[in-house]
Amino acid sequence: MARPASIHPTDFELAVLKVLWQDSPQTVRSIRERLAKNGRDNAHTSVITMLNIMVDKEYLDKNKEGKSYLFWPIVSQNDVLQKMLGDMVNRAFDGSAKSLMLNLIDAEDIDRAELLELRKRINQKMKEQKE
Amino acid sequence: MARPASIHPTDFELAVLKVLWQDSPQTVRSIRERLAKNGRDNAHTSVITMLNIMVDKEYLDKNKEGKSYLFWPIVSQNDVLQKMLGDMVNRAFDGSAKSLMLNLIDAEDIDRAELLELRKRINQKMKEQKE
DNA sequence: CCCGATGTTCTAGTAAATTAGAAATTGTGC
DNA sequence: GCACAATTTCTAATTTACTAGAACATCGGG
Repeated sequence: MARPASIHPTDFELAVLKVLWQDSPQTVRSIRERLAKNGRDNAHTSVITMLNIMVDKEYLDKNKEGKSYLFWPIVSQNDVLQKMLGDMVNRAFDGSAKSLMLNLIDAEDIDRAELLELRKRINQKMKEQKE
Repeated sequence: MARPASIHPTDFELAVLKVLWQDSPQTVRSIRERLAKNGRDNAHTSVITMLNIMVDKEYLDKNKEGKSYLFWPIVSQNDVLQKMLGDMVNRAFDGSAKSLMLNLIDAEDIDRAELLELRKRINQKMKEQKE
């Protein structure tokens, strides 16, 4: 019993993944620096610990290069975000992607160009459904 | 240091809130029954513990009625979902509600009627922006 | 008035998530 | 080959989230 492990990357893990999706493989040192730039200023050893946990969870893989390790993601950004979103739709919006989006359209700042892009994609999807 | 408290309702807390948003106030007994129907079959005392934690966190309030307590939410469904979404947009999609939605349109099943509704709301929002 | 059913409070334990120091390891320049 | 600088491993502590039993309180009926 007790709290079950999260089925998604945690906050910290997502922050690491974002760094590595942008550029990989990277050393601990370099990952740490980038995390610091994003406001996560951890000790070197803390970062190593987290990275190794992420290797265990099969979010990352690593390989020794000289005396240090290089890390890279083995999950795609798209897969992870899609799963996080799908889970959110189910948990918070009872499975309705539509109601999540309506909520978002109302609440968030979205400029004209972006709205046009969204509309375009919706039209496209409607076309696909006809076939 | 160590893990910070979640800024949003946890999974369990959201499940409780959903029960109470649907109908409130409710007794522990009745909340417990509804949670069980949703696949969360906890001991009566576990439910009480969680409810009291949620009162501490100011998600709920309670009042004694006879020998038992009645609980009800003091946060609105809209506020909570909006905040959860906003946080997701920031954490996972670098602040772009658009890219979250594009992702969703591609990945999730959305039927024709829903797509029409979304398009309508987008048009409406574009109109508002002009003014 | 006391017994039983129902309800709450108190206490406590576990696993996940996060943090990081001390100790051990290892490559490199001299 | 040895100092030393960089790096990793090992260990452990802390907080949140979750779970629930044992003990205590309380209301209604006989």
